[in-house]
Amino acid sequence: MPPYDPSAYPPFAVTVDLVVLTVRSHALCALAVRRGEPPFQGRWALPGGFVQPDEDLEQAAARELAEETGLHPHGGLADDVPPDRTQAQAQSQTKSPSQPSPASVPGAHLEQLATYGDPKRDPRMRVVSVAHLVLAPDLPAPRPGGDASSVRWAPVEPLLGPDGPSGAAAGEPEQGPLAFDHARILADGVERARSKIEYSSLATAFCPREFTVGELRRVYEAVWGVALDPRNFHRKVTGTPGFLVPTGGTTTRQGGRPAQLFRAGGATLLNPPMLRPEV
Amino acid sequence: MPPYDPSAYPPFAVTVDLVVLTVRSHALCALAVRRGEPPFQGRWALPGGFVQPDEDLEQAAARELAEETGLHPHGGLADDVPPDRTQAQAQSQTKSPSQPSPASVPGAHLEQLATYGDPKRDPRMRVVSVAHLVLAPDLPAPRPGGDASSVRWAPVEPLLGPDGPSGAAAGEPEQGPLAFDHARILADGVERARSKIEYSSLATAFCPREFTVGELRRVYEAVWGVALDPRNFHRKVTGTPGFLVPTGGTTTRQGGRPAQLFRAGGATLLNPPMLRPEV
DNA sequence: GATCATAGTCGTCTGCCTGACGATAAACAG
DNA sequence: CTGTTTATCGTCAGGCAGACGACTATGATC
Repeated sequence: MPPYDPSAYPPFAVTVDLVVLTVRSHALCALAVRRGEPPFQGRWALPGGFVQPDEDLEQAAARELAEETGLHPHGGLADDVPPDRTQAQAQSQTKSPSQPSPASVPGAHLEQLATYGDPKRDPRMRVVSVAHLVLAPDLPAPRPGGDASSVRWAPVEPLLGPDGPSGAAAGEPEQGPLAFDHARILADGVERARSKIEYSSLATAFCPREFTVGELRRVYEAVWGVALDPRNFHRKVTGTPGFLVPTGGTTTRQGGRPAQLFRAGGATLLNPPMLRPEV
Repeated sequence: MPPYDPSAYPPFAVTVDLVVLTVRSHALCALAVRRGEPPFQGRWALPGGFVQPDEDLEQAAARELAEETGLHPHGGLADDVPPDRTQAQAQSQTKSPSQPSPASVPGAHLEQLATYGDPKRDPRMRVVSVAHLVLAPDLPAPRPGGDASSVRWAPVEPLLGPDGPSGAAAGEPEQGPLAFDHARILADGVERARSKIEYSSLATAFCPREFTVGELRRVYEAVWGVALDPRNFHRKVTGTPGFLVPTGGTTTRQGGRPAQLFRAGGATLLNPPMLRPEV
């Protein structure tokens, strides 16, 4: 480490950007805000903002999340599994609590994603952005808080396409791709989520506190974009110790035969992981 | 994103820290430098330094790596697998090239690990450090380059223990645990490496260009700290398409019967992953 | 109320993969 | 030549996943 003069280090701005994912009506959706000012005025972007001088990166992410969605982080820290395993394979039920520890928003999951620091990623100045990933259950409509002129849940598929968000209702102005390098960040976040639900129990973060096996299956189907066999899925999730705990109740909100209700169990890692079907 | 006054953002210093891992004499070792000045003067630390105003984060990491070890990054970009999968499970042979793309040092692997930004992590000023992970073959002794007063390969086990590095030769002054939050960063890097060799072919980054199945097995054994069955290991790695390509040559450098030499194949993800034995 | 459609849940069967471990092969040291 | 070391091939049993049949319990429809 170079000997350094505290007054001579190159100054950077540090921000947090959020990839907030949820599953609504069978589709994986991300929270997007419309930029009210240049650069990229009028374009959709990921929510985010500056890290304050006295706050940790994760605190900053939680604060921005609260500002955008009204979700308030509170307690309930959970051990994380080491980042970077697009697809890894669970070993034990609980691994060492390493990695920048994730915080817990009521029913949501927050973890650091990656950091983006291309010198030209923001035309105004040198900005290094620490992206965070949030997995949340289907929330009521986001309230445009803070400074975003509008906020929406956008299906990720069109957002990831090279042509920008095309999910706008007819007549709504189309804004082109996401601002800055946010398409890249979103893609990384989505890929992280897709791989992480394979070997962890994180898919439950997309579900309400009590949910059925079928609802959990629909989460997997939406995130992976595939159809899963209900019978094999049922066998798998109910047979993995610690994944689900029955609450005793049943529900019929999905129609058909009443289904058992479950809550997320204590296990964070799924030993034989869920297998994502080929292609 | 808050409307922001470019002259009023909170200023940060941004650094890169490196977790450089290798396998030497059956042990997983990390590169450590001794700090020549306060704070933590005389203590061991991870190599690192400031990101320059015009360079990307990965460039900065590669530059620091070159300064510390003489390894010069050059070409050969490889697709990465999404970070954050302490243990995930490989699906396809090649996934979408997402994530901050890793660069390739001759025979070494570089990827972003995580970012550490606790306001108090550096007593002097607000420093956000983007840690990177490097996996390298057993290198010749590191040459103390740059400004470190000394550099060494330290076995990670003692470094991770709560008592600091105790691998010092008898009589050598003991320096206590790693400086700053580097023990945490190292632990995260080691865990990342341990999990990543499960589902990717990255273990070959610890091997010379040509290696035997036995040498590769010893890498797994050193990184995981377990003994593996040579017969099952051989069946597994030779049976995974794209993992290893025979060069035709053989060697007897390990003693015993001559072993076939292999080079790393094109596959980056191992579909049925290598299984880390229980505990 | 009978019938249909929709979901949920339990089982069976087969193939693949892994862990355990026997056996053989090819070098080197004495 | 014998013992030691490492590599490599084979066998066998158990576990798990994919494919799919069958049955159950609701609400909707006629």
